[in-house]
Amino acid sequence: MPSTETPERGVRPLGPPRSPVTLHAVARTAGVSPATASRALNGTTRVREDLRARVLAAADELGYIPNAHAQALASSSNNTVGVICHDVSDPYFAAISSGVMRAAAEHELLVMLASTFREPDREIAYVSMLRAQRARAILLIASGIEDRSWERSLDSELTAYQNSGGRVAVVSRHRSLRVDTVLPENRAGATALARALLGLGHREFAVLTGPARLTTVSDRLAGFRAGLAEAGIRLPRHRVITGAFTRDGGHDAAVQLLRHGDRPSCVFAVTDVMAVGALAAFREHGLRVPEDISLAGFDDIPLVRELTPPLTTVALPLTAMGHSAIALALRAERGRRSRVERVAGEVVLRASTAPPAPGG
Amino acid sequence: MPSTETPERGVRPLGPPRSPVTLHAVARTAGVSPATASRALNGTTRVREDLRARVLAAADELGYIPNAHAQALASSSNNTVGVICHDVSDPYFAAISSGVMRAAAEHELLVMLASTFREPDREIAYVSMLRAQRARAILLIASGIEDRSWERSLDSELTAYQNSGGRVAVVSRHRSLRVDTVLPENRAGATALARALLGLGHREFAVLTGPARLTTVSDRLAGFRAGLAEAGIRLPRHRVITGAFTRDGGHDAAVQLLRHGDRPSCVFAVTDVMAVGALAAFREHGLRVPEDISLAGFDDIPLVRELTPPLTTVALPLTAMGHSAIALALRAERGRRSRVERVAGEVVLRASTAPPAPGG
DNA sequence: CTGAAAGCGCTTACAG
DNA sequence: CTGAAAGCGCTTACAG
Repeated sequence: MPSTETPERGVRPLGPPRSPVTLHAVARTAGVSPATASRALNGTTRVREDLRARVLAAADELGYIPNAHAQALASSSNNTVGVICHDVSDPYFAAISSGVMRAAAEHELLVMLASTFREPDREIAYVSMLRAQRARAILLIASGIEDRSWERSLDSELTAYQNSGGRVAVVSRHRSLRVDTVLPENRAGATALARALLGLGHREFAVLTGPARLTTVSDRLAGFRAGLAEAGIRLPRHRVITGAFTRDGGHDAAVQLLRHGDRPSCVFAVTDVMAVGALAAFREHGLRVPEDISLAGFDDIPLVRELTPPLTTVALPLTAMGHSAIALALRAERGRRSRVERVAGEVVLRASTAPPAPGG
Repeated sequence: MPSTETPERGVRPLGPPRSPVTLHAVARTAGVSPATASRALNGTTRVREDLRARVLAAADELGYIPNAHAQALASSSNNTVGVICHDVSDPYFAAISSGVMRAAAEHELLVMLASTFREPDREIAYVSMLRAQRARAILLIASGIEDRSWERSLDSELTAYQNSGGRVAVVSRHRSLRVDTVLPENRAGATALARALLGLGHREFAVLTGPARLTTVSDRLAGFRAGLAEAGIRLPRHRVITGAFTRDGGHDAAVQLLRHGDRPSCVFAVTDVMAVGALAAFREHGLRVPEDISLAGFDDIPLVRELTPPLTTVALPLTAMGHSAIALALRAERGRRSRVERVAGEVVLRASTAPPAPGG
């Protein structure tokens, strides 16, 4: 009898939103006080077994869901952490956040995610919003910018936050912030990479770099330079090309390098993401990697293994770093110095680098 | 005089956490009532200009940050949306979430992100947590699972949430949920892909597929089958290999296909992520793509353009879909049917597919 | 336009 | 162990 069929599917119930069941209601149907109901539900205090059972039954029957805001307000507790990144679709962040999410789940934390879209001011605004949310911790996953006034604003936000009991941890960021830090050894990693590339026989290098104010960039560049210097090799100014800190930035920087008609035998892109763009650019210009030109990156984001050729890089344990950041932030030790957890990078030679061609 | 230098850097102030400044404090130093302070800060009502200025000055001076929990509780408003996904490091999700974050920023919403790690029960648990947070909307970005009892639980959570005024939107998910949906035309897209591949001259196909219970999988598989059927071609059972819905799942499925000694001329992986794994597997087995075997995926995640060869796929506007999901959820229309926004996929032929080798 | 007061939904000393 | 009461920090009718 199709005529009696209720057209429920796809139709939302009418009427005003039913307001959620409160603790009060649960207590009443269980015949106890709200205090007892609260204690039974939270297990904070012993509650007579039969009362406990009645409360639980009532809660279940009424479909009670506690109001987290009321809980946070009353108990001034909170199980939220904030994470601020530049761009959620960047594979570098994706890898780190994977570890963050895992750690958050382990600690039964909810994650509030904010994306700055690479606008520094948004970062400060988000810290402020997360402060308003009384987030238990804030994670900054984004290379810092060396801008005096911006840095000051951020620092004052963070300090105020910390003074009220908030925890802050940053990943891969300027050490000037007085916060717990997971710090990749960018300098050492880049130096090691330089040595490895020198070991392959390269002498003519170029670097595709990001905005100089990004501390990650300057550290890696300096480290690479230092490695070359050990072999008495200098990096001429025209072989350090700056691009945006993105795939397209790497592409454009590579194009610019080639436009000079210049052909170093080996190119180091300061991040894998930029290297991906560079690889595409080389290919578009008919250059074979590594036969015509070697290419190396930094980070070891998962996708570089899928490239042809797979990319030589300095591998960072990105997921573990994300995990560490939360762990660090949660392992509070009042009055302690801010801690720095250094993370070593490991040079991984893959097929994108080879000894320079004899003719090169 | 180095001895007078304060060792501030890296040292956190001592003493107990200073409790944050309250509205009350701001009101008092401004010499007005909390009500007026609230109104001045929020701009909800006209406030005499001089009072307003005093309040703002006081707030600024004291470094006032409102307590979002108190605001949420008092006004029963809330500017948070929840997003539930399987895996934050999956490029498919990354692309979608990019649009989600953009839309969230536009609406001044904070995003609570939850990752299920592909455990269905976690999804239900997170919906419940987001209900407790009184999130304004919940987005489910994850292919649904066809499991009767699980589906029922999820549905009842979501219905209860919606009844209390919450909004739900899902991306790419089973239509059985009574929620707003952004739905890629998986079936039609796969059919169009089949036609295109047939157009290249292929007659021998295999499909690398994910868990059959995932609706996305069954739709794409069915659509592909339908497209082949138009040309009178059937897909033999042994040429439909099931793997996990991941890069490695695609890899393993491809290995399994090759183990049969079977060489279809063209392989369709139901997602790009799986295709990435398949490409690697083919390469490991010495097969050239597309010379020895053609390969196509679905989704057009950004990285497939970086592969060698770049992958033929059915392009979905992933970022726009994420954006739409929020827009849909926020565009409330009470009592309306749940809306479905269909999104067409577009076949993009790239170098990973070519006419079959004459010998094939 | 402004303020006193009630109330949002919980938790937690404080007494029993 | 249990309950009445106060309080968390705001917002918002309700009177002026």
